[in-house]
Amino acid sequence: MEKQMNCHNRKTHKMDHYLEICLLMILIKTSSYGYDLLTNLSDFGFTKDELNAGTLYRVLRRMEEHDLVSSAWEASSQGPDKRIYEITILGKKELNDWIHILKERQERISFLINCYEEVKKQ
Amino acid sequence: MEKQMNCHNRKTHKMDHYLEICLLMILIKTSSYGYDLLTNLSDFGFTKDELNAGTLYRVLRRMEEHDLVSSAWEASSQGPDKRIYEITILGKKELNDWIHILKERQERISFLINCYEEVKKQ
DNA sequence: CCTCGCTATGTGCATAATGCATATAGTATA
DNA sequence: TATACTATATGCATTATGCACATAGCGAGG
Repeated sequence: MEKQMNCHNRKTHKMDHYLEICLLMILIKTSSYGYDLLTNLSDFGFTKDELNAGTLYRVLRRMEEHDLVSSAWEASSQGPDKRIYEITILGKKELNDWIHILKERQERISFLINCYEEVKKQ
Repeated sequence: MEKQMNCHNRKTHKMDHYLEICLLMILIKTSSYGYDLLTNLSDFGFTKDELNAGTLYRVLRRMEEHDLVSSAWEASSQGPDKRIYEITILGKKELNDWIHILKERQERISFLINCYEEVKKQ
């Protein structure tokens, strides 16, 4: 019973660095901050329960460590200050590299799906 | 320098449970064993350095724990015995579920790539 | 004034998937 | 008897991610 539940939960949309890639994609268009990015991510298929604020903030910090983004505090008249993230040159290069990986992922997935359709025919 | 190297290495094709899905796909066609599956996986885009035998065997055992496959030893006249894996009913159901996830992954990837092309235009 | 809710960022701990190195062992062949 | 190939497996570390919780500013309403 419990095993079944776990089995079901294990089927996620998880793809290596997917969140990071989405963030780079948003940030290449415009600079933004964590709390705002949380809402923008729904465009990329993130449901509310799929997205965790803690994870998001940690991913952003990791990206900054790797010099993919840079951040600066922005004072706010109403509410707490915001850490604004801006994509770097390296970040743009990184996104470009990821796009190539994504295209290969896409081919692999297509191959799998076609394979499955073939099997189903018989 | 070292950081750069890590950065580059992090860009993998890794997708959650991709190996498991490929194995289910092979095994739904025909039963097989670890060492043989190692070679068959090249069809699914696994390069030699991308595929690790230890990982493969461990994934197979995990799949058996979850009742997605069942195994039986087959004596060999030449070379060591083989553990033959066969897909189960639950395994077939699992593969079917994964296919749905893959289709959603595909849509998400397409969305990202289109997004990127749009940005590039400007 | 004080609490509640929203905005905003962050940490601690655990788990799950995977990689790398290594161990073990049977068989064939040179 | 040494080497190469077949075949399966474990130990340890790393990495990504999830869940729960902590912190703190600010505004509205009682």
